[in-house]
Amino acid sequence: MSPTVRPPSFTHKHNHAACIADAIKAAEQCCAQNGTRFTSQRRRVLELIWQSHKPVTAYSLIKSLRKEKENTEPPTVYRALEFLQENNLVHRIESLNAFVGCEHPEKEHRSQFMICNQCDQAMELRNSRRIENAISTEASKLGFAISSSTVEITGICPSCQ
Amino acid sequence: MSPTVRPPSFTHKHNHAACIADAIKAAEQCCAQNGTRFTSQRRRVLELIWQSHKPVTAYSLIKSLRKEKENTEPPTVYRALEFLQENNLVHRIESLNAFVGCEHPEKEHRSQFMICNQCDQAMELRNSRRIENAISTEASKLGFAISSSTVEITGICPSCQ
DNA sequence: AGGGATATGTTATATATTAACATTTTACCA
DNA sequence: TGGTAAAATGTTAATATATAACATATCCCT
Ligand SMILES: [Zn+2]
Ligand SMILES: [Zn+2]
Ligand SMILES: [Zn+2]
Ligand SMILES: [Zn+2]
Repeated sequence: MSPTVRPPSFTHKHNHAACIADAIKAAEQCCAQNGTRFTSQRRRVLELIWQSHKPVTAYSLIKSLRKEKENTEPPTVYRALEFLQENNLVHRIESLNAFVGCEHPEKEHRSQFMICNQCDQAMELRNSRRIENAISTEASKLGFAISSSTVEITGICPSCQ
Repeated sequence: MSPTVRPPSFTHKHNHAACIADAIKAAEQCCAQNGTRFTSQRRRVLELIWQSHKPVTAYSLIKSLRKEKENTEPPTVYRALEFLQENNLVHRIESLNAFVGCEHPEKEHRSQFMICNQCDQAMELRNSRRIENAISTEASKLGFAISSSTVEITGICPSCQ
């Protein structure tokens, strides 16, 4: 069964509770399939990341967690983030030193982001073969063998214009 | 007069002294044209960045400068880097928190980098209209107004294969 | 239940960046 | 040519981001 079709994340008014619920359910499924453990800490960090579509820094996660449990130290969050990244559940936004939930975590994939300077939301492109092909073509012209890519576009999103 | 045609920077053996000399000369011209001051500190930082095609961190620059002058503090380097960035003489590699000399500083431009995991060199693509067009097309399809872009590809460069 | 692998706790440190204010140097003009 | 405002640099301190190293707890399998 394919996931519910939902408006793109830049649509400011949408049923965001459904975004969160879907993300958590998808994470459970991914981890079950990968044979990795979706512990309560990892779940909590993922939930916090999904509170919005704005990338959040590791330290803002630490602050949030400290409201629930004092003495939350950096490694707690960084380990959870490492796990979530390895399991394709979150992406790191390099230009912000921040993290955002993956909007289609079904399998490993390259990602491209559009990040709004106004509302701070990051939208992950779905199936942007156009950009991936352009990069692949350019790389093969040069004889460069790609292993990963970072594509982060900033500007103003449609809802903010 | 157009600049000398030189092998791409990933070619491991090339006359790198010429890279440095060209970069400094271009910087002088850019600053003269912009009416900005290419002071000795800024020149020294740019020279250090151009010691190789590997992006260098701010702290490695501080360490280098301290060999020449003790008490070199972070703001010294960060200010020079800020100036060099504003004048399109260096680029920041977001995924590395590091800086690399711009290979075609003639005018403001978007940049795309291929970064080798083996030799650590970063090559700036010249005139990659293909990638820029793909990004522009994708953005306009979504109604997103671009203000800047970060494209950083990692992998293995031709010389390292 | 035993024992290795995995996850978490804890302390400390490394790395990266910026704020704020003091002093010096430069460019420009009266 | 001296005066002066802007720009650049010096200096101290704080903040932000990330990892190392080792201890303890928990889980999974037999
Ligand atoms: Zn949502
Ligand atoms: Zn927006
Ligand atoms: Zn060179
Ligand atoms: Zn290489």
